Amino acid sequence: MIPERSLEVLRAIVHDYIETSQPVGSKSLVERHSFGVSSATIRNEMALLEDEQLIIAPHTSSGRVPTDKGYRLFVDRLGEVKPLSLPERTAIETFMQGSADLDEILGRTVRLLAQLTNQVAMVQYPSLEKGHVKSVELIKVAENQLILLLITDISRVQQHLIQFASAIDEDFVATLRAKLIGTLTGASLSQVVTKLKDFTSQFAPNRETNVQLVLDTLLEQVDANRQDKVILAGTANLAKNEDDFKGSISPMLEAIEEQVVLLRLIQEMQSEENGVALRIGSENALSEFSSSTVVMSGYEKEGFEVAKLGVLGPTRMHYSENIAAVRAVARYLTQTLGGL
Amino acid sequence: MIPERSLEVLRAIVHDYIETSQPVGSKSLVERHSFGVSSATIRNEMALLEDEQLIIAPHTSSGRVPTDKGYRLFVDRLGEVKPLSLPERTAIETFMQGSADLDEILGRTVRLLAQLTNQVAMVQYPSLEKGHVKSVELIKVAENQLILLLITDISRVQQHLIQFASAIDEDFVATLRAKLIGTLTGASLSQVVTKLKDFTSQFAPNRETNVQLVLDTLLEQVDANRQDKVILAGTANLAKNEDDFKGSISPMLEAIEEQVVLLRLIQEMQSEENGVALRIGSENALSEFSSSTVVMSGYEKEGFEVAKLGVLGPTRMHYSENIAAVRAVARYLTQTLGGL
DNA sequence: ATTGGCAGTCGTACCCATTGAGTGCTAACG
DNA sequence: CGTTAGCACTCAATGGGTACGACTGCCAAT
Repeated sequence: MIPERSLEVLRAIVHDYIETSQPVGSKSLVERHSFGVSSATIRNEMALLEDEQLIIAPHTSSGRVPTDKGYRLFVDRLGEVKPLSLPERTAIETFMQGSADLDEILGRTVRLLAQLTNQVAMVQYPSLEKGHVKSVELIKVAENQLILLLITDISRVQQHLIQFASAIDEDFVATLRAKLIGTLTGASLSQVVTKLKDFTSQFAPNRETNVQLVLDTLLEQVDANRQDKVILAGTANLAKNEDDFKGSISPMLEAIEEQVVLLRLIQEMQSEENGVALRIGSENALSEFSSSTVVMSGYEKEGFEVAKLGVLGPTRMHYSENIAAVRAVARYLTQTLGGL
Repeated sequence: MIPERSLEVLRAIVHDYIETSQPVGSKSLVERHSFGVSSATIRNEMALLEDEQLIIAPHTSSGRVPTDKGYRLFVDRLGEVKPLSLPERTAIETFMQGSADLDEILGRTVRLLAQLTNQVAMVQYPSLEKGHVKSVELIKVAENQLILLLITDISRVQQHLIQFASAIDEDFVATLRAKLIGTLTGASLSQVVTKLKDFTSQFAPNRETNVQLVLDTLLEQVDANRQDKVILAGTANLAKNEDDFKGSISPMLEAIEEQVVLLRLIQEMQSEENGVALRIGSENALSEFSSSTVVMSGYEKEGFEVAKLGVLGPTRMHYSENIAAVRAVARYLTQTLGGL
């Protein structure tokens, strides 16, 4: 429905605006790109694009700027994804090398992504929910203290200290551990609650309080991690791009510092056809991000998407490059996790 | 050496400047404070203070602004520490309530401090260095994987996954664990290296590679944590106070995001007489922070200072309040840790 | 459909005069 | 001798006025 050349003009406008950060006018457009037509013709095209709300003029006598809708059309129809450059590829390889620990891997990943894109990078921890119990451990560290370990198959170990009212004996700990392992090993985390239903009744009444305490901690741990964790890097890039954000960046910093908010933002982004999800400007549910774009992709462990990662930046960002980077890093992370 | 009234004037200037963020002139000074003298006299005093480099005029015909040296004199000699308000006290109490886990306690602490001061808050994790080994655990999670746990008396549990080339048998794990516990329990962390010196020789030659792998991981863990960890909150406050920082805030965000830099900053701050250490503006070693003030205090576990916490803000900050808040939060944290 | 031309709009930059807060100095005062 | 009033001076900030220039939108010609 929208003629081919109009789309070309839109692409050129988005491109130039991203380059120069200045509203782009018809004249500079014909200079920088070789359309075979004069600026007057381009002006007609631009008037058309403005009718479609794809571009807008900040004030009467200035060039045009893409709207959120314009960017959306750009990424959906016009922006081919640029493959990463060779130095970028090697950067990824070296960055990810020699990590064994999940914390370390994700930490490196998020910094890598921030560096690659010059934006704020986010990596969500794998959801415990989607994992299975590999083992449970109870370790006595003091007369009345145990450490509870929950080991899952997504390389994530949860630990928590349990404080008892009175001293506890080794035998009790040993049987409790054995029974927990017997009951839970192999169970998916969502099954844990039901599996533990009648667990307490296996014990003598005088043990029950202590057993219950352990169970509560265990369940709390499973539950507390339903709302997962996100790590950040490159928040300094927000300040660098400050001019591109309409208001102050302070509410944005507040929002991304608040795990709950950030998780909600991430949660509701479902990947689209090409494996990457975008929210451009006002498409974001939160008003703080109405001049930001979020680019997210899922990453996998053993064939299942366990969490997401991505970047957040101004709507005026290098879409092709950032989408490519997010996708590539997600793939590398999937690959790295597969090796564990 | 500096006459009493001059100091009064300095105090008033600092006070008014912090309030209004405008250079303060002699006239407004006599209006807002009841010196018994005229503005002309104050002008003479101010000329004196300027000779002493305690205040400076941004340009010829404007009021004066405190220099770093001026702030320093202010906090050292003139600023009485304001006790916290009642609502603040109760805020601390409720905020800290019901935490058991170290991660959670420190997480809450740092957010509390950020909220109380409206600055960037930092809390350093207790240094492993200063702790003692409570126990070591080895847990088999797969045919060729162990989790190594290092449990110390500062409520910090270190965990690390060890990947072996081939399968390992339970017996081996059990004896290794027993020997490790025997050798290390009670040792201070700095002793660990020497204690493990001839450890490998206790084992059959064909075991040695695997034993060594475990030991390496263990030592790496002790070592990696020599350079501890710092958590942050309230970075949004940087953006809020942006005008107070001379340059852009982006290099500052970069610096505080970089653990290494931040740790060096914290490390070299030794508490002064009143239990709080300050670095004002150019007193900071790093040029990024040349218009920032850092307020730090140590907190204790079992009578020993295990780490530091504090805030970072513009040199134009509410010194009395912030010093009071940092000190109070450090005390509360010490108290909370004592209860574990 | 495309183009050149032209009037009209508006933001930006610049100049310039005015204002006012604040200083430093000096001479007078108690 | 400290204090004060008075005064000349400085300089950032403000606002009006003007010229400039980058655009657009439209119209008539191609």
